[in-house]
Amino acid sequence: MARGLTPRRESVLRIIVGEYIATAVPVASEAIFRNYQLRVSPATIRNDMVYLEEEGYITRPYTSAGSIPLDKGYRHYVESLTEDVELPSDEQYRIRSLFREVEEELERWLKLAAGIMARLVTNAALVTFPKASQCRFRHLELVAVHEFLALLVLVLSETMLKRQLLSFVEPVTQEQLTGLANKLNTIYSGLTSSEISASILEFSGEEQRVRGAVVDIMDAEDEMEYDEPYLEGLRLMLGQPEFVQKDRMLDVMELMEAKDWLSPMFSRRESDEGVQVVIGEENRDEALRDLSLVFSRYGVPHRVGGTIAVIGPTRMDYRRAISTVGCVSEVLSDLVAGVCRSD
Amino acid sequence: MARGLTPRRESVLRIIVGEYIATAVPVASEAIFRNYQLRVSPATIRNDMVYLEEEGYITRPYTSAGSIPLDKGYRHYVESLTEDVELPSDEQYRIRSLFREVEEELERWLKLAAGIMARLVTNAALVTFPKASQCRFRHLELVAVHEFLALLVLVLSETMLKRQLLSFVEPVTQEQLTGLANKLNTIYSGLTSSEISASILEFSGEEQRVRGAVVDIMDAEDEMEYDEPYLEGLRLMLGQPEFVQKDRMLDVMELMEAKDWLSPMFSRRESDEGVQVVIGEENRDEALRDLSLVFSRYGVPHRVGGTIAVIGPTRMDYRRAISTVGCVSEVLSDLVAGVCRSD
DNA sequence: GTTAGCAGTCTTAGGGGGAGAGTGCTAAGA
DNA sequence: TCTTAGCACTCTCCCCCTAAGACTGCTAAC
Repeated sequence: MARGLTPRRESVLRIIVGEYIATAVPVASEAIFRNYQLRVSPATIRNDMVYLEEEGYITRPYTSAGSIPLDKGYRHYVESLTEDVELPSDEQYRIRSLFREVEEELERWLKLAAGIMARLVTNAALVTFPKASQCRFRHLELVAVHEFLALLVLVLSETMLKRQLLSFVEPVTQEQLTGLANKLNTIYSGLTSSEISASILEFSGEEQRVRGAVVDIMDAEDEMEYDEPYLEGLRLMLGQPEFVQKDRMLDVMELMEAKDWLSPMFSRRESDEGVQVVIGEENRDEALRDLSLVFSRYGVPHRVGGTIAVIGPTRMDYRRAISTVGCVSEVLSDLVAGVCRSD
Repeated sequence: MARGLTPRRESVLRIIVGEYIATAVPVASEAIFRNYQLRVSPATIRNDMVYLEEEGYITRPYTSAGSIPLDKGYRHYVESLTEDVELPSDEQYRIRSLFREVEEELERWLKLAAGIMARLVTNAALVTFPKASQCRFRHLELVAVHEFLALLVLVLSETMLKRQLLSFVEPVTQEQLTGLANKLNTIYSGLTSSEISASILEFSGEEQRVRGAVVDIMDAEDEMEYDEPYLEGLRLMLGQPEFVQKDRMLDVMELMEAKDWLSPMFSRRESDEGVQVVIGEENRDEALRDLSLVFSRYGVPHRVGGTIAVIGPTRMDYRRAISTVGCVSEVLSDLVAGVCRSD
C-alpha cells in the first residue's frame, strides 16, 4: 500500500469530497466509476479508497458503506483549490450593484453583505463592524434633554458614532452645553484617547464629566474586540442535512447566540492576508469542532478593519464560500476606504 | 348534554389547559381525578370532557387519547385569568434592578428587556424601538469626512439618533459645515418635518442639500412603522416540544427572519391599553396560526411608544407571559419617560 | 498493479404483535 | 337527570423480526 498519494488517488479524493459536498450522501466506488472517467474499475477505486482511509482522508459511516471525507480530506481539497477561485465577473458585478442600491450607511452595507453571503453559500454569514486600530476624536455634540440630563453624541474616526446619556448634578442649559462642546471640539480634534487623558485643561465640573465620558467611550472602543456582529442566514445553515437532529440544531443556535467563539478569529489579526479556511477540528473552540469557517479581514490595512465569515458544517461548498468571501471582502474594503479616505 | 358550561365543566377546562401548558402531554380524566379534588369520578369528568369537546374547547390527538386544549379553550383560560396577574413584587424588583446595572442607553435597555422576557417565559421575545407619534428636530451636526463628503448626524426628539453620509459637488470645509449646522440648528429647533419643509430660507447649494436630507430622514421616520426590532430567545422557543419536527422549526425561523407579520400588531395602535393576547387562529396572519402573541404597548401615551411581545406556541404559560409583559412594559415606560421628560 | 466475482456486512423500510393508556358505552344507582 | 362502575374497544408506541438493497472486502486470476 505504499506509493503514497498518487495522482489518481488525489483524483479519487477530490471526487469524493466534491460529490459529498454536493449530495451529502456517502460516495460509492461504483458511482465514481460511472460518473467520472478514471479508466479504472470500481475495484481499483476501492483499493485507492482503502489507502485514503488508512491515511485519514476519508472514513465510512459503517463497514461497507460509501466514503465520506474527514477534515484532512476537506483540507486537502481546499489546498488543491487555492488558485482561480473567483466568482464569475458578472456575478461580482451583480453583487457590487446591490450595494449601490442601498443608502450610504455603513450598517446597511454590513447587513447587506451578511445577507448576500448567506444566500450565496446557503449557510450562515457574519460580518463584524470595522474597527480602527486606534480610534481618534473627531467631533462631539451635547444636546440638552432636560435640565439635569444631556445626550452626548461622539463622532470618532471612520464615522463611528457613539452616544450616551449624561446626568449632571447641577442644572445646565443648552447654551452652556454648546459652548462646552465647541471648546472641547477645538481642543480634542484628532486626538486619541490617551492624548485626551493627558491633555491639561482648567476643568469645570461639567467639563470633567464630559471629558471622562469621552475617554471612557474611546477606551472601551479601543479595547473592544468586536461589536455585536451581523449574523444572517442561520436558517439556511440549519436547513442543511447535518442538522436533522433537533439537539444539534439547538446546540448550534446556542453557539450562535453566544458568539464568544469569535475572538479566536481575531487572534490572527493583522498577520494574515486573504481568505482563511478553518475546518472542523482545526477550530480551537470545542463547540465548533464539526463546523467550518471561511473568513477574511476587510478594510484598510493598518488603519481600520473588520472580519467577514461564512459558517457552516464541514461539508460546505468551499470553492463557492472562498470565492464569495473574497469578493464581498473586496467590495466592503472599497466602500470602507471611500468613507475614511481623509481621516 | 345541555346545562351549558357549568362551574365544574369550567374547572375541568381550566385544569386541562393548565396541565397541558405545564406538561405538553394530553390530559387524561383519570389524572384529573387523581390530582385534583373535584369530588366526582373519572367517568363524570369524561362526560364533561365530551361536552367541552362538542363545544370546541378541547380536542384529542386521536380517538381515546387524553384531551388537549383548542384555541377556544386557551381563550377561555386567558379570560378567566385577567385579574391579579402580576409578578410577585420581589421579582418585579429584581427586573428593575437589572436595568440599573446597564449603561444609560436606550438600545441596551430594549435588548435587555427582550432578553429578560425571553428567559422568564422560555419563549421568544421581541421589542420594537419606541417611536414618536411625530418626531421633532432637536439638533444637527455636520462633520467633514473629506472635501466632498460629510457625515450628517441628526438628533431627533426622544434622543433618537440618525446619521447619513452626504456628498457634495463642490468642496466644503469643516468651518463652512459648522457654520451651516449652527444656522440650521437655530432655525429648525423643535420643528416637525413638515414645518421644516415649509420654512423659507435663502438657500445655498449646501443648505438645500442638508435640508433635503433632514426632511427625508424625518419623513422616513414618521412613516416607518417600526425599526428592526430586537428579537431574543428564538432558541428557547424552538426548544419547546411543539417544534420537534425540523420543518416546523425552519418555518418558524423563516417567519422570524421576515418579521413582516409585525405590522398587524400596530393596527391596534393607540386604541388599546394594557396587555393583549392573540391566540393561534385569532392571528390574521396565516403563518402565525399555531403561535400566540402576548404583547403590550409601552412609552408615554400620545407622545412616544413601542411594542413589546412574547411569542410562543399556543401552548404557552399565559399567566406568566401576561404578568411578565405587563411588568416589563411598565419598567420600559418609566425609563422612556425619564429620557424625554423635557421634550 | 488491476480486475472480476462473490461472499459478507450493515442499513433501512416495512410488517406484526404485544403492552399500555385512555376512552366510549352501557346499565345500574342516587 | 346526573353520576358511577365496569368492561370492551381503540389507538399509539415500541420492539423485534425479516427481507431487500447497497457496498465493500477478499481472493484469485490477469
